[in-house]
Order: sequence, then C-alpha cells, then structure tokens
Amino acid sequence: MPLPSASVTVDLVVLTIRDRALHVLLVERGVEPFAGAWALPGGFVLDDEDLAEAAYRELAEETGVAHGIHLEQLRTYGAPGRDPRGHVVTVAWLALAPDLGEPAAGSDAAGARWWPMDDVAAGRVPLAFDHAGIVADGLERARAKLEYSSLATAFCPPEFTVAQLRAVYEAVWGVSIDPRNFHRKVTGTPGFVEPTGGTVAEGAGRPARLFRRGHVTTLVPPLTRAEP
Amino acid sequence: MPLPSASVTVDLVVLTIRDRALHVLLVERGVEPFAGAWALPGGFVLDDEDLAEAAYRELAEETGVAHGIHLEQLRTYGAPGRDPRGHVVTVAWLALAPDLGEPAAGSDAAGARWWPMDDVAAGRVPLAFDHAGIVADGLERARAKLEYSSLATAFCPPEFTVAQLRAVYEAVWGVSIDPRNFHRKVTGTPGFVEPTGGTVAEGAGRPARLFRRGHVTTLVPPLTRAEP
DNA sequence: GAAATAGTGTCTATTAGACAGTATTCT
DNA sequence: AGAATACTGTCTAATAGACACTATTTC
Repeated sequence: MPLPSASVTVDLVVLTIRDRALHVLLVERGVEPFAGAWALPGGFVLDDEDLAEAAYRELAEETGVAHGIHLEQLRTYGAPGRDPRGHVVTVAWLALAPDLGEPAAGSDAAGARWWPMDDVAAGRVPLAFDHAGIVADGLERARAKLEYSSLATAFCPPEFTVAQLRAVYEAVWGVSIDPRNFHRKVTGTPGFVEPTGGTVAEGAGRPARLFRRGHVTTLVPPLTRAEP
Repeated sequence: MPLPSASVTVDLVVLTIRDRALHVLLVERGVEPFAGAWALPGGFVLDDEDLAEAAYRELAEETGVAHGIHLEQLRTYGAPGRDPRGHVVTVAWLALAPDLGEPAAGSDAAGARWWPMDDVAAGRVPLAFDHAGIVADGLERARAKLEYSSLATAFCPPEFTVAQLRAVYEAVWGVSIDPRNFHRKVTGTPGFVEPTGGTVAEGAGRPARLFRRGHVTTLVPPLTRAEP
C-alpha cells in the first residue's frame, strides 16, 4: 500500500471498585520498551479487525471476562515519540467493571494487578509510555459521565442496592453523599433503576431492596459533585 | 518496523452557522475511491506528526483559517472495509467555527462547500466511506455539549450579542428558545459571558450589548433541549 | 434494648419556565 | 407614532439540599 503507515494499538483503562475505592488495572511489562514498568493492558490491532473488537479481545485476555463490562472509546493518542519503537497510534478505551477479583496476566506481561487510583493519579506508580495521561483522561471521563448518566451502574453487579450505587459515586468522586437525598433522587427518577423485588441483608440493619438498571440512561438535572 | 501496520488519517466535521441554520463543510472527491461523492475534509497523518497537528493542517488547508476555531477530537473509526484501499484508521475531529465564508478546495478535492446539516443528516447528500455516521456522531456531540458548556460561543465571533448566542442554540437544536429566560440564564451565570461595553444595532430595535466568552466553561444546571 | 442500616417525610432557599412590562432604536 | 428588538421584573411550580423521623434487621 503506497500510503503513509503507522502501527495501531488499543489500550484499556479498566476501572473497578474494590474496598470502597476506585482501582485501575495495570500490567507489569515483561518486554522492552519500558520492561518492568507498569502499563495499561492493550496490544496491537490485527489486520481486518475492528477497533472495538480488538479492545474486547484485550479486555477478555486480561480479565477473563468480556460480557457485562461497559466499554466505550476514550480518545486516540498519536504524539510523535510516544512509543520508542516508531510511529504508534493508540486508541484508548474506557472499561467499567464490577469487582472481578484478581486479573490474569497476558502474554507480554510479567504480572497484572489492580492499583488504587489514588496511587496512580498521584504519580506513585511508574507508568510506561504516555499512559499516565491516558489514565487521567479516563478518570475524568468517568467522573464527568457519572453526573448525568446511569454509568455508575456499570460498576455494580446486575442486581445492586441503592447503597452500593451510592458507594460508586463516593469512590469515583471522592466525596460523601447524603444517603437520604441520594435515595430519593435515584429512586425518584422514573426508569433509572427498577426494583427487582428481592432484598439483601448486609450485616446489621434493615435489609436493602435490590434494583437493576432501568432503561433511562440520562439523569436530568444531573447529580452534582459537591465537596466532602 | 516488524509490527502490524495501517494507514492513519484525520477527518474533520467542521460545523458553522449560516443563515440561521447549521452547516457542515464537505469536499467533492476528485480521485478514486468515491470520486464525485462528497466527503469530510481530511487526509493522511504524516510521519512524525501529531494527530492534532494533522487536524489543524487539514483545517487550515480547507478553510484558510487555523486560529480561533474550536477543535476537539471526536472518535476514531477503523472498521475493516471502511476504506477500499486497505486498512485505514481515521481519527475524526469536530471543529466549530463562526461563519467563514466560502471554503477553498484542497488538493485532492474537486470542490468544497457548506452543506445544510438538515440535508446531510437526512441522507440527501451522498457521502463517501463511513462519513455519514461520522457526521451524525459529530452532530450529536455538538448538540450534547451545548447543554452544559460554553461551546456555543465557538460558533460566534469574538464579540457577540445574546441574540447571536441564542441563534446558535436554536440552529443546532432546531428549537426556539424564550429570549427573556435565555438572556437571564446566560448573563446570570457569573463568568459565562462578559460584557465588552460595546453595543451593536442590527436593523430596528434597541442596540444589543456585546459580550465575549468568559472563563467559566460549564453551565450548571445545564440548558435543556425542549420541544420547538 | 442498643446499634446499625434502609427508607420516608418535611422544610426552605433556589430556580426554570411562563410572561407582563419597560427601554431604546429605526422607519 | 408604530414596529421591532433588547432587557428587566414577577409569579409559580418544581426541586436540591438539609435533616428529623420511622422501619427493620443483627448483636
């Protein structure tokens, strides 16, 4: 093909909530460049493969799960010199998952683990390539979309309680939210969540009703990120 | 480079408002594939060129202007077969501009013109590649971002009246907005727009005050898209 | 009973939406 | 004067935020 060419990769910002805190999935690179550093899971897009297909493939390789995980395109990065191997353009994807347990290391990775977002965002984890910026962009996207969408349910299992959903907002935004007003807002928006009829008891206290996500995906007016 | 490779292009969804209606910039393709069809302005990303740099270069080639135009990355498209020449991944950008007058045709284009968005969105203009979908995505992005951001000012010259700004919303959303409530919302949000002190008379009626965009870029609560 | 969590009710300050009314220009 | 547009003020229904209270469980 007589056209300018580059390599195209996908990289995944996979977020989940563990122990009431936001975590991001990182792999330890086993090969150069940046061997030993932590990086976003990802890899090359194969010929005749769609970008979303490549993202789902990499997601399944690292987490062992492909269904029930929210995946959306984040942004594409192609600054010259971002990869020492040459002209590499990467399409970054944002994935939001319920707590999946420990990840499986991929082929090129020495290991994989969930890192607390606080540590990563503060620069306490050395990241390869321009992945620190990609993580920051993914975090900001997630935070912004929680305000006006039902995206928070992507962090929850299929059936969840209002308290679980509230814990998502508190973990992603790093704030505390009044449980009573949150309950009223979430259950009072028709179609946002639907009661399943079941209940679940978490230790002491009145058992909570279970909900599943509804068909309404936008929240108007949005929830606002207030101070802690 | 022993890695999978593809060609990377940028394509631009350039929107403007002419005659109180939203328009999109299209070029008539002069070469195969899709010679004679209309397409988004764009081209190949050069080696050692950043994606944003390529987008600005193409924008300047088509419009003759590069400064004062809002440009943001839209989405990347890479479905197999989207380009008959081979594996071509395109990074689409959304550009919003004040009325620029007639465009200049680029090198590969037989002609360039502003098309009414109504005609393009309704499928009345034959578009090359997957560009119809890209235009639709760009339109939806623009419509959504007007709600909660000061993006509408990107369609206006540096100094504008409240009525001009309102005309942007009406053109992009295809609705009519109460001028009095709009005025109160826009001028009542501190830092959203700032009066320049000047006024301008447009035909009959009291002269309107001029504003420039302020430093506040988010609108909370957002404006809502109501019915006409 | 005490403690803990779930869920409901009430009050208030704010505001979106509707629209009457005033101000300033051109013809 | 009359028409047109810019801008301001007022009313009302809705609601976010604050928080008291009730309900249901475990220890």
